Amino acid sequence: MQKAAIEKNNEAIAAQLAPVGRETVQDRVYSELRRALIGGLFEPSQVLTIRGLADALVTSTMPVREALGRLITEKALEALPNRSVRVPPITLERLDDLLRARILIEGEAIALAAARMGPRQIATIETILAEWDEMRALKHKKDVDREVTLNQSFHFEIYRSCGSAVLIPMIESLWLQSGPCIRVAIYAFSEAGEVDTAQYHRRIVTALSTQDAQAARESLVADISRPFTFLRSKLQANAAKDQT
Amino acid sequence: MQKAAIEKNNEAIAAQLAPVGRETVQDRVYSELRRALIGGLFEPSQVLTIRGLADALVTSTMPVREALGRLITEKALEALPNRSVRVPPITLERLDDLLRARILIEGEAIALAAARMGPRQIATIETILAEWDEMRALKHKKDVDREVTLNQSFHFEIYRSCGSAVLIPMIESLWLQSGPCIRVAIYAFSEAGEVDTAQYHRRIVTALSTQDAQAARESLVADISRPFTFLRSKLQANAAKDQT
DNA sequence: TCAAAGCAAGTGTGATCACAAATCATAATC
DNA sequence: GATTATGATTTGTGATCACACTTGCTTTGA
Repeated sequence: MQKAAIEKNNEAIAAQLAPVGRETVQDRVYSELRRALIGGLFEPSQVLTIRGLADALVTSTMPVREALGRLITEKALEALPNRSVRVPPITLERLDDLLRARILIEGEAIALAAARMGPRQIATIETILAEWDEMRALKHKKDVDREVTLNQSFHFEIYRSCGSAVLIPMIESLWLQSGPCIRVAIYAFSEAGEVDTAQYHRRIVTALSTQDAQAARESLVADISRPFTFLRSKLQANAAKDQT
Repeated sequence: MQKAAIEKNNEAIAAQLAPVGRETVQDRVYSELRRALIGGLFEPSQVLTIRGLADALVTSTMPVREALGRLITEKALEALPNRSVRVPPITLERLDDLLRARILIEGEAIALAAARMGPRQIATIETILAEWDEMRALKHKKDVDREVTLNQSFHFEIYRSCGSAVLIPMIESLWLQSGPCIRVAIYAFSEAGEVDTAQYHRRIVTALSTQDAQAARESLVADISRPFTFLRSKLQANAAKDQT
């Protein structure tokens, strides 16, 4: 009876090997659409068709329709009464609504994270900050995609530290919903001669490294409010112009 | 050219007729599963199969699998690495996590609602309260299903008044996630000689009718915390018993 | 000339089939 | 007699098809 020995051997093997996992086509479609949505690759009010996306992603309609259904339930997309689906349009009310929810939930998440982030996590977000600075140093080529990605990594590295399996998916849903709006804001920033976004992130980092939950929350609120208030004023200006 | 007359006639018809709308099988399956989940008809850790549900609901597998996918993305169900799906098990961490999120978000929603509920809405929730009392009056037959439904109506009538299209779906997701737990708690209440649940609701109503947002929030927190803390202590007792 | 009817292409939804992976029960082996 | 191997059944996944509804365009009739 060498059961114990075999068991131990198996454990040794398990320690060496990473679980391979399986990724369905539907999962890939879903992640791809998510990425596009958060990155703002789709415009607000744009309608999406199952077959069109299936062609673009080179699969059949089946994985696409299931991914679309999932995105609709998280309000990342909108099902019209005609049964067609579109990315939700931007309205003033929706903008305010989203910002309020984000302040509430992401604020809570960062306050929780402030007490739980160790030097390891702090180092990680500092690395992301450094990458950001590096990118800005050679500013001749402004890479909006990379900017969005880094911003996302920075925030979610923090949120992951909050230790709440319930809050994080909600934050993801909020990002999904505000993604299309934010992209518009970022472009507007670019052409309006943007101020230094990184300074907000630096303030967050210093607050977190001193475990100052209150300061972290306030810095975060300032950070995420900026594009919303910017977009808000721009929207109001457009509305006023349309009325004339 | 009788265009104006025709137009007017069409408007008259439209005023009489209600839009019929269309409901897909998938939608019905989804609502049905939602109802079952919130009502706690499924036990925590129970695994669900597509074909099994399709048979139970007398449809094909197609609408069921899409509905399951949607429920998985809102964390109402859990996809195991084996690709089977189950209703998430109860753990202490998850319980605390859910309660914290519910206090945060539902608290905010009721605070917003406090400023926005008119006499009309107040009357509606008072009606629900009256129904509750009436049900308790003939207490020989305790109808847990009806209790759950009334509780849900009471809370969501309030949340609907908060005027946030972003917060409400999040609250629904939270109810979906805590539904299976709550049912366990309600059964436990029943057999432990429950205290009057309605008193918490009465306090909420009085706070709302005086537009006292702070009091409303506190009463709500007390209301939703009760089953969680109860279940929490019960779970800890079980864990201690299992360890011996 | 213009509006309304009719036709055609496109789209979502549900059913069915094929296939691969997982699970379970039975049999074979040490 | 316990453990491993093998086979059958079940299950999820993706593809394809049929049907109904929508949409946009063309044609027809006044």
